[in-house]
Amino acid sequence: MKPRVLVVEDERALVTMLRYNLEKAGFAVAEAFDGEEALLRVAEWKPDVVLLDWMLPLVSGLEICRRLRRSREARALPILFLTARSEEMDRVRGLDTGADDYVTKPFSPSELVARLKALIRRSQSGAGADRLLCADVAIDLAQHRVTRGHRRVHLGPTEFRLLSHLMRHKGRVFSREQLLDAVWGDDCEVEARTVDVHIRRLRKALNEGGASDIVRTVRSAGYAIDEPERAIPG
Amino acid sequence: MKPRVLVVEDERALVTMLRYNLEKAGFAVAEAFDGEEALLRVAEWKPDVVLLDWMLPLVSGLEICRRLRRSREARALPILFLTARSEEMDRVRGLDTGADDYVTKPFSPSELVARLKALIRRSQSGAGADRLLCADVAIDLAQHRVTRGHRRVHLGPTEFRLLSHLMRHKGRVFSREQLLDAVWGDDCEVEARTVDVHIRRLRKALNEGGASDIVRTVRSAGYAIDEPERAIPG
DNA sequence: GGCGCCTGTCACAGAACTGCAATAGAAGGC
DNA sequence: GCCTTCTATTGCAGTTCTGTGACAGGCGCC
Repeated sequence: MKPRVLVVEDERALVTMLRYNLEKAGFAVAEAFDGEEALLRVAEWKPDVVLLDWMLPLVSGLEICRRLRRSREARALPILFLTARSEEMDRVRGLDTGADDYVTKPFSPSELVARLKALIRRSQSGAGADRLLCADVAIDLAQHRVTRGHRRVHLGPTEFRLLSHLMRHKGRVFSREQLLDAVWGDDCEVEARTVDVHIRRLRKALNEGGASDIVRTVRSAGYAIDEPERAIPG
Repeated sequence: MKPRVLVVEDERALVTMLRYNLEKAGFAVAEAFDGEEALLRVAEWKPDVVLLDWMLPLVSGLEICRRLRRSREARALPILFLTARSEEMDRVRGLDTGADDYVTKPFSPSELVARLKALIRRSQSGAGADRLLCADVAIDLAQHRVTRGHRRVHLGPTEFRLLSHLMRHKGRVFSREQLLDAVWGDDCEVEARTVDVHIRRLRKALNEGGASDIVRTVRSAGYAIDEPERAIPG
């Protein structure tokens, strides 16, 4: 079956060009010209990947992205951003928008196709492992279990999600705001400092029994979970 | 291009079975029957992921894993352990092996494939382009981490931003005022001389342990970071 | 209701970082 | 050599950020 890509873009000429290239590359293509339409199409047409313009009328691409990430069925839907230039690219990269990849205009059609395919391949290769490892800490997502070495670790729901998120992106530093978005949900209204408290509870639970701390604090930046003492992987 | 998996396993029958299943699942497969061969194959064939038996003749799986982690190119190579039963699984988990995941025998081929794909996906999405290199100094922006050679370097937030900025524009000289604008922010009200102090702190942190200085002072102009010892020809 | 568990907030203590100023040192012009 | 100009280094005090313990409210359960 052909992979289905939803193109969300308000510039008609660009849409025509994209449709031509994507169909030539073996995709089934659907179009949406603004954010509202995009959300509708996602719900009814169930694309495998969304190609999303950053600048859209009515609702911005970023907002669409957020809404998709919040919805239950579309949470894992791969999203590729189309951005106008590097300045905006920085924003896509800098903010944790939940985008999976981005391409800056102008772009080559073949590059675009390659990236779309890569995204689809990535997303279809299993909905992620149900197990995460880091040093001697293991999470079994299916069983909702955490162990440190041989010891069972008991975590509250929030600490569990926090740990999962940090371990899913091992090494990466998340700001308190990013963590609130990812772990508490995009629209929660919670003090940023509350993250500290949960980090503390997480540390306390993990380090009980004198184990070393795998949670790294990065001053004025946030928190990360590290594989201990491996230099930057390259 | 097909993802490449290196199977390291001494039991021939198992290798045959694995090859059959993995190729059916779209992997390119290479084999190694002991540790030495494995290391060779990694170096020459550059697999995307290694499937490593825990029990191997001559050199144990654990040892291979360690050596791979120590080498520069294979440091980030995802490794999936094959272990005989839960007792060994505990060791994989308990020791700080550097394994990314493990599967216990007997296993279902589809589970194995799913985990391999998950590992590859994770490692490809994680290997961000958010790195800056200069000589033996590396910055990983996502991880907020700096290394010099194999040593981790701790920097305060300001020094981190300063180094990032200088390395993003390798070789270029910035005046104190330019650095204040770029690193401290457009409208900050800080003495220009303060830049000196942070440059000092940066140098001190980077050169700890007697490394050569990569920060260049340009009298009456400012500072720059250079790729070392490439003399201007002519 | 009483109980245990989880959560968000606050206040305080302590650690880390920052900017400045004073002094010492280096580079260049004459 | 001498003077001027610019940079390096250091100590310190103020500020900012994080760690931690305590506490009250919410929720489900018995």
